[in-house]
Amino acid sequence: MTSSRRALFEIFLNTTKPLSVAKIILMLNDKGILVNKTTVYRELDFLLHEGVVSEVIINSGKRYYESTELRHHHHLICNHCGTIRDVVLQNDLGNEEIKIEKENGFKIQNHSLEFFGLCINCQ
Amino acid sequence: MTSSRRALFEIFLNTTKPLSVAKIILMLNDKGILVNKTTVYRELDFLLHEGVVSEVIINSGKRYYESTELRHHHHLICNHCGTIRDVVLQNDLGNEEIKIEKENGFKIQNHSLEFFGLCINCQ
DNA sequence: TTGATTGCAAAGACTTTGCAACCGT
DNA sequence: ACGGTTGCAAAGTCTTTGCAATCAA
Repeated sequence: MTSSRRALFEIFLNTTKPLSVAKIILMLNDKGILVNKTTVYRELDFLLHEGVVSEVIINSGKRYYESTELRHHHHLICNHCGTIRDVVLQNDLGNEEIKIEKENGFKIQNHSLEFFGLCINCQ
Repeated sequence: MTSSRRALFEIFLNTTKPLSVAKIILMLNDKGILVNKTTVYRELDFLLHEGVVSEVIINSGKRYYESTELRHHHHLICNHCGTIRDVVLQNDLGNEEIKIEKENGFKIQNHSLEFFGLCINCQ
């Protein structure tokens, strides 16, 4: 457990927003921790495999990371200012998934759902 | 309307699967049309803005393109072999979207939903 | 001491851009 | 002839890899 790993952990514990690699590096720098981007990529790999963080890929294929500790949720992404906000579905596609599994013989392991549109400030 | 554009149109008319740029180039080559990848990127840009195709971004940020003529649908993506299959939801999140708009003051314009898991062959 | 972790530089995959040549109308 | 379209090479962005140096336990 090195200092960068500890710091990364902390960041994910205290942030609910999906973070890009560039943003993570900035946040580490703000904490006085100077890390190479390679290290961040490797740490993220590690945390992904450990199941500590999950990858979210939004519009145009940009990758973001967020803690898996967060309640299962989806994202509202503003097409204008790019802000990402969490949203929790009442009935999280459970019924749909059962139906899909039956009808397609496909075993669903997870899903990704994002809503795009205009946030309250950009409408 | 040049021959490459015509050929690209045809490809999207006759394919229901999301296609990667590399795959599109191969398909064009099979038709005897040799195009530079730059041209394909530019044509896709054009078709995106015309609303003829839409971009789908799946696992790991890879970009795929498909005709917008297809009925609104989502994708089943096999975590093992990578195969992508279309799926249509009975009630396409309409109710959820209304609820989200009310509760968050967010104006939804579109959404993207993919299910990841194991296809019938890979289970 | 030992294996895991790090930085750096280089390589890779994919996408975009500048520019001169080319094509369709 | 004209504007849009093309190919090529180069540049850009983001991510991964090899290797030697370093660190934590």
